[in-house]
Amino acid sequence: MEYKPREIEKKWKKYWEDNEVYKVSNNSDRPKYYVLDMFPYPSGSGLHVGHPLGYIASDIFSRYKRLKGFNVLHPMGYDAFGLPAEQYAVQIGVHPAESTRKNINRYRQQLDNIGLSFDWSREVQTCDPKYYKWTQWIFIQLFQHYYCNDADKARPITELVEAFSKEGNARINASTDFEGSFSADDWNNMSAKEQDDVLSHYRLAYRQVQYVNWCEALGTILANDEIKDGVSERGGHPVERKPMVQWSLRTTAYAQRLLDGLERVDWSEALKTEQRNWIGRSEGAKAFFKLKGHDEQIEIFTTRPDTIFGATFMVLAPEHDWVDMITTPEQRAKIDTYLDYVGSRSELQRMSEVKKITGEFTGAYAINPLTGKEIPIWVAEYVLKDYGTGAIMAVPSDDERDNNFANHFGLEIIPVVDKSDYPDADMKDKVGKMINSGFVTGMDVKDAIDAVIQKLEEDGIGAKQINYKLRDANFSRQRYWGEPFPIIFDDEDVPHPVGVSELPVELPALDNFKPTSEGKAPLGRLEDWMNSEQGRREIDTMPGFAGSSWYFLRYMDADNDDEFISQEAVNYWQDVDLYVGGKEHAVGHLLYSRTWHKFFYDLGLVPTDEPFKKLINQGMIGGRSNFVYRANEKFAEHYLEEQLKSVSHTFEKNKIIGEGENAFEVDFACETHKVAIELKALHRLERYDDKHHEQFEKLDYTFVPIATEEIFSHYHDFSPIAEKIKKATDKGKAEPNVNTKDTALFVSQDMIEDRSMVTKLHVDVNIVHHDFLDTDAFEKSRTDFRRAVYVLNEEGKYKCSHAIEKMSKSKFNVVNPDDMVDQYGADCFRMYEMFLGPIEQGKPWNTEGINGVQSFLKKFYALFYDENGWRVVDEKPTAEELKVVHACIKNVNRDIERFAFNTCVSEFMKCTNELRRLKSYKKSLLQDLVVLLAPFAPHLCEELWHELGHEGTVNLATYPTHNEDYLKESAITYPISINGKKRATYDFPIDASKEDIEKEALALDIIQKWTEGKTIRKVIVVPKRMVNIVVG
RNA sequence: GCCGAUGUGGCGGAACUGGUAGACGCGCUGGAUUCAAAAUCCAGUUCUCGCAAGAGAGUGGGGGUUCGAUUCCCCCCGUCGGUACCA
Repeated sequence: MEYKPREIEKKWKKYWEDNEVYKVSNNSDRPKYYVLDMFPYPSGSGLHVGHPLGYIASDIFSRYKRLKGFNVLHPMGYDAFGLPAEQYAVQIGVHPAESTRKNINRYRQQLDNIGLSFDWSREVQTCDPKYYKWTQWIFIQLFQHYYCNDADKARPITELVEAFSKEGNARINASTDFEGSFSADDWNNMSAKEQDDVLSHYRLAYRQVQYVNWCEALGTILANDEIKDGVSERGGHPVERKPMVQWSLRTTAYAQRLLDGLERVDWSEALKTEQRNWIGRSEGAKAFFKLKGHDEQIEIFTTRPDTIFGATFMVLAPEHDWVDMITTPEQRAKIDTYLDYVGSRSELQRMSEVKKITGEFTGAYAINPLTGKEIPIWVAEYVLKDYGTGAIMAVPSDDERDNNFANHFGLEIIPVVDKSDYPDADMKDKVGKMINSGFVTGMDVKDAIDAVIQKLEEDGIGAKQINYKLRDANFSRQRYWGEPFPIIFDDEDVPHPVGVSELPVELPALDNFKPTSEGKAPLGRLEDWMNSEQGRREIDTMPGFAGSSWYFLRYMDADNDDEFISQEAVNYWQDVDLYVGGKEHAVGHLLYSRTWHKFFYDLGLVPTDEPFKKLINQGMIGGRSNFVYRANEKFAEHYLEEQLKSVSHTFEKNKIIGEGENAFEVDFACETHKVAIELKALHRLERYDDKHHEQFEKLDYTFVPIATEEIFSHYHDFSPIAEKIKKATDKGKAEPNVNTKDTALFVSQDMIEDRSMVTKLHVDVNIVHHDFLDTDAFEKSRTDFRRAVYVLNEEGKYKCSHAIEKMSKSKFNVVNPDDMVDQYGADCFRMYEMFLGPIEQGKPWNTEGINGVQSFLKKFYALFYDENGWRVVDEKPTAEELKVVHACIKNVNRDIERFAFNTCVSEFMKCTNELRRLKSYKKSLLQDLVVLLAPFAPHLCEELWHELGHEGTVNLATYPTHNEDYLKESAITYPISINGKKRATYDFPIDASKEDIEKEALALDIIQKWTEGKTIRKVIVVPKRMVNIVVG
């Protein structure tokens, strides 16, 4: 009987759905296991074969774990708010809610098609009010907490308020950017507005004026991880720095814990390093520099306090608050010019011109606290407002940028570190002996760092400090399609959270998604909504990462309307055991989720402080693009030139005819016969009218217009064109043949003589087989290819070239999983995706290979059925059969555990081939194999499981375990090497002694031949492994 | 520049703890079946030389450790990804 995947798969998909086979309970005696796929954003283009790689892997693992006796949570949902839907709405006019719904339906269809074992009853969509009610609730929690450094966790803001009212802020050790101090009296005398301003410097969700990445084209600000190479990641639009009042999350409070947590998770080292770099911890010191003629001091951060004696100038970021204050009247104009220049520079310019040295002197001086010397204060772009304090002490002797700057502007350089003992060290290496450095002169750099910090602390002008590159996350978007903030401002602009009972604050209906005329967010168009009874609503919305930072928790208890998740649910499921997804979320999503999770942990809402125990990044699947080569005008010209030679006329190329003012150049002309040929694309020749003919007539020439299309059309037989020229010579007139419109000539890749005569074009990979073009399909694919003419190779085929590129529509290399499932079945598609290679590696997709997996499935099926029907027999298996099957069980088990799904597929193939060879169709063996294969090919195995006489789903069968006894060999084939080079193999009994093996090996004829006349220096026998004979 | 991956036949890839390099599959070659094709089945397929037996080379390149290295160490090169005035 024939294997018919389409029938089988349809049948069992329905069975699974009808019987709610994948529904998971929160109450189970089984141990829990949580397998999660990264939240997909349902884009309009649907899934291509690269997307399901991770889903299939996680599905196999989920099914495997289920068979191993775990209660497995394997949910799916959608990150449904976001920019693309809104962009689409602005461009096409479809409401984001509608396009999102449509895209989600398509995704669901595609996912279902693959036979994934999701518990869809737990589906979440971030744009669903039932879901974002809790996103808003979480935001309120963030708003109502601050980070206490003493407790090293988030604490309620009410505690802080109480402390302020009792003793001011003197003893508060919190994560804050608040400067200055106040007493209890000060606090109690503040107005509500003033108190709120202070508190906003402590809240974990707060508002402040920030320099943000403003993207004019998208009409919104972007987070750092939404920008690539200075332009927006989506759309590639320019981004500029702009000050705006924004909601922010104080993620920096968690920097150290985010770093520490990485030690406890099972992620790839590469990914952890990427996060570490993003967090960017650096140890150093802060120090205060007095200003000449001012009372204030400027705070700087340095990782090299040891070099302070070499600090010969100071540099402030252009945006530094004090630039204006310290600039002297004489320098005012120059500074203003410089600031204008900086403001005019886009992010892209700033990034691409890093090497450009710019800056300006403020006229002010600071006092180096250890040398007492006055040092000039400069403003320069290379100092960033957001890092450290936005001010540096510049040490041109030991910092490359400071050095370049000093050289450029002629500033003083004092060497302070003698590195002569470290010839390989460069400037930034912290090694050497201090020179010219007061009390630290002679010390090692490392000691000097400590000594200087100690001195700064003693003098009360500095302290040890740790700095992070990580910045507080921007949480406002000037967009419509996102979660509204549950915030209302009172008359004094003090924000108040909406009462929990009033959640969710639903996103109101809107049909115009452009910013308002004042450049405010789209919700600002809804005056009624914005100006509520309680006050003015926040009209910005939350960013994409709001909803996606906690979705994995919601799956545990997706329908709960009373809590964001119940304690029972979260205490049962705990955290994600296996998280599978793309590497693009390395610093964005994964960092935000971890931060939120730690916050929940602080509040006692979740039992773990890291959400994702093990993480696997699936590699990108590249598209295999195919190319055809279309002959261009140069090709036609060359061809015509060659052909004209064979015609009797004596044509000259690029010939000038006529004289003086009337002279002009034609492509080909024959003086004897007075024929002039113009070779042009048809549409250009069609513009020629009678005037052209007349022009030639005046010179007594016959004008023959020939279209490149004509040339291509008659490529294989030039005679019609020769005829045409001849005729024109007689009759004095010729027209281009309009019937050749849309004729193009395509040259087989292996027939190309000159690359410049052809244009390389992407061709749809679905009409190319083994790199040979299906010319019929090709001609139907585009109207301008309908009259294609080919230069075929010797075998009469059109060969395409190929390349591996990113899969995208524009490259015609997109392969749709639906088509694969349609042609080969979901089981085959699943297994082929896995068979391609290691899950974490990038690899190219090549549909040609899939028939290997298809024929495996046919062969496997044929173990159960022959042409007469069911062939399985209930007989006792032989030792050999048992060995084959149990080796397979052992290896598949081992390989799944190490996420090597590709080799699992190989094992199945090997086993099936062996059983075929043995003509073994025995029930007990096949039954084990069916369960073993079920995670990979669930439809087929469900079918066979029932055919084997079982009730209920194969998903709940018991996973087979191998018996080591069956795998024992009686003899082992040893490789026998001479000097490490294999020369023979020989079977020795399993229990042969070292001595026997050595003796017998040396006695072998082949070995005798190799050792003849040589001294045997050593014989190495590794039992059960190999023999190596060293001769000399 | 810095950080991280990675490099094995024509192609995707395999090789568990240093022990028969190229499993499994694609493709290709030859054969069987067929009127023919598809499908299927059998055999072969790292490269070089050789009719063959066989010999030599071989896991990006160069060195090293070892009886033995795709695997461990050092240096270099290519490809891919991340990041970039981070004080």
